[in-house]
Amino acid sequence: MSQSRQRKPDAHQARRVPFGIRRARNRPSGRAAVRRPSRGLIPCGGSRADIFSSLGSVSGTVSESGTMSSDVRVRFAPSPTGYLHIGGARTALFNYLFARHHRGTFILRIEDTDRSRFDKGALAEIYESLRWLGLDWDEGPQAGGAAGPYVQSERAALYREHADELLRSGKAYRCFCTPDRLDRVRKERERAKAPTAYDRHCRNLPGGEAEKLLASGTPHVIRLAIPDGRTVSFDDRIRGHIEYDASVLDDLVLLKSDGLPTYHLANVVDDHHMRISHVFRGDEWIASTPRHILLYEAFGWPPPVFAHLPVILSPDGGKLSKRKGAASVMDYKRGGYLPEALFNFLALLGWSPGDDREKMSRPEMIQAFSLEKVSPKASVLDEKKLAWMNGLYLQDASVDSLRGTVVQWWKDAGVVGAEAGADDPHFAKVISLMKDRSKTIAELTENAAYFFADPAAYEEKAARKHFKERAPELLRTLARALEQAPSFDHASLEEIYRAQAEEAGVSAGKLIHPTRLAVTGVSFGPGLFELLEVLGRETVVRRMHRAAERVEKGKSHHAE
RNA sequence: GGUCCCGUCGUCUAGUGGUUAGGACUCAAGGUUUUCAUCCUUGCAACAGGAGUUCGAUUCUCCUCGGGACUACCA
Repeated sequence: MSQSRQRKPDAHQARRVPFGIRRARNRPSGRAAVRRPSRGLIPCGGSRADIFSSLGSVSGTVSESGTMSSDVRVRFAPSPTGYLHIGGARTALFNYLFARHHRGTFILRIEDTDRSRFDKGALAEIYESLRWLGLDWDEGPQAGGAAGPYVQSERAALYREHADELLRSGKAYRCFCTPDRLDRVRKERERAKAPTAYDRHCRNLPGGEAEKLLASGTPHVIRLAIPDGRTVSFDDRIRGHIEYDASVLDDLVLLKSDGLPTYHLANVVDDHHMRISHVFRGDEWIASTPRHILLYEAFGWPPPVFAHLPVILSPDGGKLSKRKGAASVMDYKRGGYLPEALFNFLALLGWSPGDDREKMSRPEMIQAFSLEKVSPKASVLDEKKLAWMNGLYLQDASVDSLRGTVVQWWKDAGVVGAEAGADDPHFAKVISLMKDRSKTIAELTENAAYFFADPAAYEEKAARKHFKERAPELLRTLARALEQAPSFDHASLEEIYRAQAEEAGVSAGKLIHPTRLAVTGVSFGPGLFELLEVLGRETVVRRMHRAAERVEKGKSHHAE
């Protein structure tokens, strides 16, 4: 019995291993463990990497107090074809956490080799999203760095050189097949229910034919010649050993006929030259990884460590899409979530610190982050839980840190004028009153409307309960008392109400509820006396008289 | 069709051969509060199925089922 109680701390201790060592997942690999010194994971060599040699090789293990930087270099490599998807953001986040944990380098690289799908707005949104989440990159566009440029369209010559190199060594070949023929072959294979891989038609063109076609300017691509009779395997850091039979791999296109590289070539070349040590990317890349490994082999480069992250699903189990609600980082910003909360929530989607902690500061997450605790399983984004966590952050946030954002929301909602200043002390009071009882800034904005405009209607159910026929008289009596109150702070107001209640021989609630409804139109909200104080005497008295009139005119049961 | 990945409460997860399978969100009930929210207490709720290995499987192996990815001169 005591045995099992003691297991937990022990297990926890055992998890604190240097980053370069991990146990294997329980995949059908027959391998007991994947243990490699960190240094072996770092791609090195290759002429272009020489400029980095001054960095030398330092230990990848970071001591708790150490400030030593490591050889860990990771990158987030989005394609600027659309908004930054929340799943992509999570991938970026894990890269970031890993880099910071190991005091390594977090790189941003833009993969814009598909000219037809390039979208300038998308690129701007990616930067904005990353910055908003606080995922600052050490190298990349807008940040610079020795391995630049970090935009692939600016590196076209480099890819061509490397494609040529492979051509010369016979590891790649020119393919003159027309899209038409490719299509035809594929369809035939589909019909025959055979693998749809490219049939390698151009791999062994009869002598001289390739040269002839080339000389005549026939459009062509460059394909990697996948070797026969091989198995290709790699040890995915979160999935364990994965093995492919090379015969199922097709001769992938390296260089397109427009002279630009495909993802595969650009990715491998850049990861090598940028000395990327660990590649964390979405799991849709798993099937391409063996081809990438073969490409590294063809170049004679050691591959980086791979870890494929699971996807984030919508509550219905499908892909998260705009159609179903929020899918991009900016959607969540527009939804009124705090970046710190989203960061925390996203970190916990697919990763856990191994204990029960949920709300964690960024340094805590960085400290605790480890690949071993990353789950291979796709996860569903539960907005209810996100809202809960956001509420926690809203409570803990200072009014000062919130006021800029919140006041902007109010302006956008039209509840305050565009000329309003965020430093208005009145705004600060409203925020401090409302932030603890709101889950999002959107909700805070909605619930704070009565601070800026008299209620247009009274909550029906509450009106039936609190606006009985004696209400007008009651409200006017209270209004008079408030008019004469020597001071309009919440403590004095409470005294007045308690005294009035005692005088009338009723519970304070009998006065409080009608007052709240009269001044806000709703039956819930902050403590009444703090509320009245912030609203101010004039507003309160006016609204109470107004409510009294409305009750008399029988308009009180207008639904809101 | 082929190849690969994944499978613990509704959801996020802990768990690495022996646990009353733990926590969190949601939901429900109660308590605190002038209301709401917070907070506190309690409750509902899971190892996809089947074989095998083992004294013993949530945990290891295999199969089935279910979900997903890839199978572009897109990433």
